[in-house]
Amino acid sequence: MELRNTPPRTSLSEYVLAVLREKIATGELAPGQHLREMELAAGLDVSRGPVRDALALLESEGQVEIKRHRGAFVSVLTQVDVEEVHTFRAAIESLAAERAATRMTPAHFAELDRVLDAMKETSGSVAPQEAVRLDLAFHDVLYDAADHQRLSRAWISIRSQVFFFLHTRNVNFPDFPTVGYPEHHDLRMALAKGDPAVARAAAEEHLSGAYTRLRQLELPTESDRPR
Amino acid sequence: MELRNTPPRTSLSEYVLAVLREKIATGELAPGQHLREMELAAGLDVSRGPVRDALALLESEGQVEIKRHRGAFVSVLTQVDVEEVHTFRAAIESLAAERAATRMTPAHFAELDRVLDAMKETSGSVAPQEAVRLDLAFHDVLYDAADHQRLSRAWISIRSQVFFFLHTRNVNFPDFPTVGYPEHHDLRMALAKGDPAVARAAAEEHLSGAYTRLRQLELPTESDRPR
DNA sequence: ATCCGATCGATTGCAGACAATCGACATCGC
DNA sequence: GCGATGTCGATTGTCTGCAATCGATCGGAT
Repeated sequence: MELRNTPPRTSLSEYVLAVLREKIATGELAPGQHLREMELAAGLDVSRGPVRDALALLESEGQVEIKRHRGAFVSVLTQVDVEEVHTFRAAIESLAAERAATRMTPAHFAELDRVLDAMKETSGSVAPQEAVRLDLAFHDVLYDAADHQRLSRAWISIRSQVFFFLHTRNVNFPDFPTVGYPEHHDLRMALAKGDPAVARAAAEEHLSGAYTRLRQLELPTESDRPR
Repeated sequence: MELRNTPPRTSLSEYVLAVLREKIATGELAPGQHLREMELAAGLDVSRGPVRDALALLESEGQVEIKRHRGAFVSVLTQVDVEEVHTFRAAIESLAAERAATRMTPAHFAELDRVLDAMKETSGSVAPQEAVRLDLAFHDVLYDAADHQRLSRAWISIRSQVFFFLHTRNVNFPDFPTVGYPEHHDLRMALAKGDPAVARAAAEEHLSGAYTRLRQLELPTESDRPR
């Protein structure tokens, strides 16, 4: 029962949402775990209201499953989910790349290059978390440049799951830092051409590579899903 | 303060959500209108809680905009939104068609044909609402056959807006009933071929036609958006 | 007359209490 | 022994009250 050091410039719901997203993405809240509203509320020193709001949003993103009168459970992600997330992401990110190709501003390119430099420097030795953060930061810029609210929303809705998959993979196969830079660099150069078709193709290529690596993961099968 | 005739077999939140979706889609709640929690709660004879839940979800779908301490406002859809919804829908529905091509069951085809028959029969004279309902019902089957949770969620998140656009257009240009049947019939035949590439192409063709018709709509411009 | 600031009302954000519902366990009947 | 059934505890669904915050309005100064 201590004061939060961050005076809520933002609503408590968003605060709770951010914390839960983080804890689920890093696995601190394990898949299948039962999330009790009162426990969470007590732990974060808020009431159940904001916690409920956050959980409801997480459910709409598929991060948790809410069963009536039973509570929220962290979604158990299976090989099927890897495939779903990948195909879905390919669909929306192709479009994002297409649009970004003709909408990228100098500021966007500067930000991309900043991220790329960081990838290059940390190549070889970097905490998995940080590598994933850079990866996602790159794609965040892409969606921002696409200037498409619904696309951005869709990206946000799978972003944490992409984080989870990449993170899990990097922990098990720490080769990402070496392949991360060149692949993203290629995509950046394609975007610079300003041709939607070229950008789309590059995005599809990039995601295809990422998916190939992700398939190495050993995840629960569909039958392990809690009923 | 009278009893609801529907005993809540489902949670009140979902009940409120369904009602609000309907009222927004049909325009009973006008774009830009200020939605006060207490008013809605009183009107639906529930407390503010479920109303809050429903509004939060609608915001995540872009149906309403929530401003801190000011309340929820029905989103003002502009020409930009027509374009966003169209491009987004094209992205996800192409994927849905691709997947459905190899996953359609006899039951799915039967359902499609049922909808198509209804379209054929009502051709020429039918209430705009009903025409749109059939249109969406057709695509609902498509997403169901695609068997992809995240795709379905994405579809649901823009479904009401598609409804709104189609409905508005049909009221102004009542030619849909005549073009609706053949276009959907084409798509159905393409799906029957069982080839993902063919199905994707047909879906893109279909959506392209729909977008062309939608562009005739006169909608508010971006500058009319409430600040 | 216009611009700026303080006050006020309206509305939401959050908290806590009560009631409905679900699953688990024990008990009963076969 | 096994299955069905009733009861109970735990947890969420819903409701109401209070306080924080925002925008509007009014008043004053320039």
